[in-house]
Amino acid sequence: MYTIGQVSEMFGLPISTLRYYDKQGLFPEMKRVSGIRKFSETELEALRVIECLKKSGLEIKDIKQFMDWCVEGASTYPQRKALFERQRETLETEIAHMNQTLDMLKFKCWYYEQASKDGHEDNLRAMIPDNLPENVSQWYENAHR
Amino acid sequence: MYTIGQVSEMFGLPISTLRYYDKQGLFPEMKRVSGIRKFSETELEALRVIECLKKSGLEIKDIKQFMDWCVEGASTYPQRKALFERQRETLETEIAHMNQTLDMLKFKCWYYEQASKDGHEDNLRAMIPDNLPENVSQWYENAHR
DNA sequence: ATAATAGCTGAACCTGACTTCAGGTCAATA
DNA sequence: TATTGACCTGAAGTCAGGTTCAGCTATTAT
Repeated sequence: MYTIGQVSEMFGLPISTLRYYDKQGLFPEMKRVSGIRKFSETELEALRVIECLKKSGLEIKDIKQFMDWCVEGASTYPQRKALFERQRETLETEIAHMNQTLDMLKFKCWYYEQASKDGHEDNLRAMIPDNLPENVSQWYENAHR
Repeated sequence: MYTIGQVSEMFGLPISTLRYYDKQGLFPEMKRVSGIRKFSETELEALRVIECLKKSGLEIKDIKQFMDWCVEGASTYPQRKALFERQRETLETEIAHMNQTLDMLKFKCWYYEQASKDGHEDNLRAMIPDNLPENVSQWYENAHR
């Protein structure tokens, strides 16, 4: 059993955020001792799931829905499974976009490295889009796909 | 040369968003004909960069800074290069976190698949964390690292 | 006994990124 | 000529996800 301060330390989250999550109903099972929140392993795992679902793009109110399903019991396994499968797809798509974005950043790093060396962008403008070096061309095309 | 409506179509962005970006100074070179915005290739490339920098976690005001550097000319190549290198690192870290999150989602998909089959979580609770199947164990450990 | 420390509350406030609104311009078609 | 459609403006509104505030309580240290 942990206090809110300990959990704040463990997860690197402000205490105010933990209280906010609680108020939004993300810890439906949490116990209190004379008014003071007691975080158990259940709540720590909830927090891990919260961070995971948040990163996959879910809003707080939908995370609350998930927590409510957990309380409701075995009858909601299908919904919970479907949720994670949706979020898995979402995140896979998101990661693909991120990698495309990363290629754009790599291209721009190369671009400004050249520009810095040359002191101008004239050579570069002549190379785009058909006379770029092999790897750079890959980044460029992927980013502009 | 494109109108705001055409650009909105091309990029799938609301017109209001394009006007907002303009007001924030993200198209410092944009021309107008009797008050009406004319988007040229410069602005289209600016938009690509905006989407890219936004995805890498930059705020609008920092993107404006970059656009201002572009107007300032060759003397700001080093700043621009440094910016893209920072954002590249940021995004690489971000993608690594995303992949960890993805492993958590994969684990949860497996978990609720089992739970659905079994009708309860008793078996699962007995398996965690040391008696999980090989691949599942990888997801679990990576997610809880 | 008292004071510092960590916890509690509801309500108000904040921030970034848009979006909506009310009212106006302008060019082309009916 | 009048109406339609696409553009324009500044100002106000919205929304999610917190954060801050003022005032209160409970436990531990001196």
